[in-house]
This record gives sequence, structure tokens and C-alpha cells, in this order.
Amino acid sequence: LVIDQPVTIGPTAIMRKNPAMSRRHRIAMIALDKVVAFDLGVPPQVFGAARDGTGRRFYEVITCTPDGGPVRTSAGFQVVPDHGLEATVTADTVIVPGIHLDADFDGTAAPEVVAALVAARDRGARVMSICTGAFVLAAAGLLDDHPATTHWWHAERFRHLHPKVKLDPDVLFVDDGELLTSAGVGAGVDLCLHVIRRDHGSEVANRAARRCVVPPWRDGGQAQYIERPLPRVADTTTAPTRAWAVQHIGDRLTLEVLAAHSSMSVRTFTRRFREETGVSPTRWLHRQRIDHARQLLETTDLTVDQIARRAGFGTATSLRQHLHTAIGVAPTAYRRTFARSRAG
DNA sequence: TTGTGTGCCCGCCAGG
DNA sequence: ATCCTGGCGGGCACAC
Repeated sequence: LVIDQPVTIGPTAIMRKNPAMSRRHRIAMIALDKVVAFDLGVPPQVFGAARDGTGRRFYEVITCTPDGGPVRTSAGFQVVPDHGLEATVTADTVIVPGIHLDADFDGTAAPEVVAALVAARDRGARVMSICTGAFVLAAAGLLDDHPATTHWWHAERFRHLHPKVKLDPDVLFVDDGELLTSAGVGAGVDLCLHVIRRDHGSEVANRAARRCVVPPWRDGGQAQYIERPLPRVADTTTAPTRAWAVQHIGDRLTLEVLAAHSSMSVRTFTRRFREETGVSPTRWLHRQRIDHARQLLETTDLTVDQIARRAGFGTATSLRQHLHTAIGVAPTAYRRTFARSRAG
């Protein structure tokens, strides 16, 4: 599924993949020649920030290269890994960060890298890419007939090289179950946070985001590009109203109310809102409400009905409906799944 | 489940 | 001329 309504996991995925119950989730990152230095830093940083209540890490991230030797990054310096590709054999997740694409890049990947990725996929491991790392997954054939994304700048090239992949270059990331791809640089952060949330719930993910000082709420459906023609005068933005809305998430927030808070007409407000966030006001609001409801489900013992009201869904039915379309599980099932993480 | 009303989204366009 | 605003209305999604 392409992420339009953001998260696309079924209940089984949550139940099965919640690694809190077993040994630490091991992530192997494959650094290839000309790896994008930024991308290489993201998974250790973000996954490393995912901790339980006692500070214990949920993930272990190790870096490897095809031959176990150093590789040069896109920034020119070299990286010396501790492992070769054998590290991927025992990994629960394999990540391919972006690589700098030369003009003469032919779209292929080294056979041993392809073999490692295919093996990981075949044994049910999770396989992720950041930015142009999607070119490597595609070269291994993993993305054929699957939805995926990559950096928008390389979308045409990608389509040309891999016509069988259902590329959506307009989203931050795509969650296709055990195959996850993300757009350039910053979107890798969003994808890592998304995965943490999938595994351990919003609270852990939000704590990790806070620890990294990145915004926790961007989801896959958000546009890679947010049209922002020119920096505007401060008082003509919807940002303060968004902040205000989050504080009053339980209230009845109609377009009229929100526009009035911004001192704009309804028409101008909706237009600005879309320009600035990439989504319509109600979609954004629904996401905030889902977020809040998830948090309450995880951290409190309030009834589903009480949570529905506090999150701004009028009724429990409405909450159930929205939660189901967002993540495919019912409120109580969601709560049960993450009760364990809380205890740990 | 289907039905009905309400609010939203956004293209369109006139006016500043 | 060019840009921004905000009212209108058809189509549509969602709430009840």
C-alpha cells in the first residue's frame, strides 16, 4: 500500500514484530561506495534514541560494507566498518542508505550485495532504504511490483531503470510491510521514527524524536515538497493556529474556528494550510487526534469512550473508525499490544 | 448495512 | 501586469 492514509500495518504485523519480547532488534546498515554521509548517521542516531522507561535501547545498529573494508562517503571522508556482509545474515532489519549517483551509474548493484538483500527478504527480515538506497533495493529486484519512493530529484531516472516498481516520488516514505523506502535525507528520519512507532508505539517514538530534537509528527503521506514561495511575514502563517489546535485537540475545531484563530477567511486559511503542511486542515487534524488517542491508549487506563472525547473524536465509534483506517487495529487491541512495552 | 444531512476541499473568478 | 484574497458552488467524505 502506498501511504496516503499514512500507516499501513495490520494487527498481525504489530503483534508479530514487536521485538520488546525477545532479544534486542538488530539492524545492519550496508554502507556502499559513495554512501551519503548524512544518511549513514541517521539510523544509529534515531534508533539509538529509542529506549524503554529504564533507558535500555530497543535497537542495536551495526554498520557493514561489502568487503568489510573502508568506503568513501559522498563527503569525501572514509568510513571504517566493523563488519562485512555476514552481519546482515543475523539482522532483523537491513538498511541501505543513499549513495551518490554518478552520471554513468548503470543501475546495477554488486552481486554479493544483491545476494545479501535477497536473502534478507527471503527469510522475512525487514528491508529499508533511505534516499537513493532505493536504487540498490530495486537493483536486487526487491521492489518489483511493490510501491516505493526515492529522492524526487532522481525519480525519472528511477522510473527509467525500474519500470516495474510502483514509484511514488511525492511522499516522504512508503511502508509496504517488510519493505520500506524513504525520500531524501530528512525523510530517513521520518521513516526511522515511523518504524519505531510501529514496533513500540507513539510514546517511545515521540521520546526518541524529542531526544533527537526533530519533529515527531510527519508521516509518510506528507509531500516531499512543500510549496513555500517566499518567507512570509510572520503573522500570515497557520503555524500558531496549528500549535493552538494541538492544545485544544479535544474541542470541536471547525474550519471556521481555525480560520478565525488565524484571522483569515476560511478560503485563505485552507489554501495557506495546504501550502504550508501539504495536507488539508481536516486530514491534519485527524492525524493529530489519532496521535493523541494512541498516546492515551498507551499510557492511561481511560476507557475508549473517554479517550475518544479527549482526542476530539465525538464518539468511540468515530475513534474506532479512524484508528482502523490509520493503522488497521481496534483501540483495545492497540492498547494490549503496547502494554508490554510499557511494562518493560 | 444503507440513508441522509453537514461540513470540507478546491477550482474558478472577480476585485483589491 | 502580477500577486493575493475571499466568496461561490459542485462534488465528495464523513458523522450520525
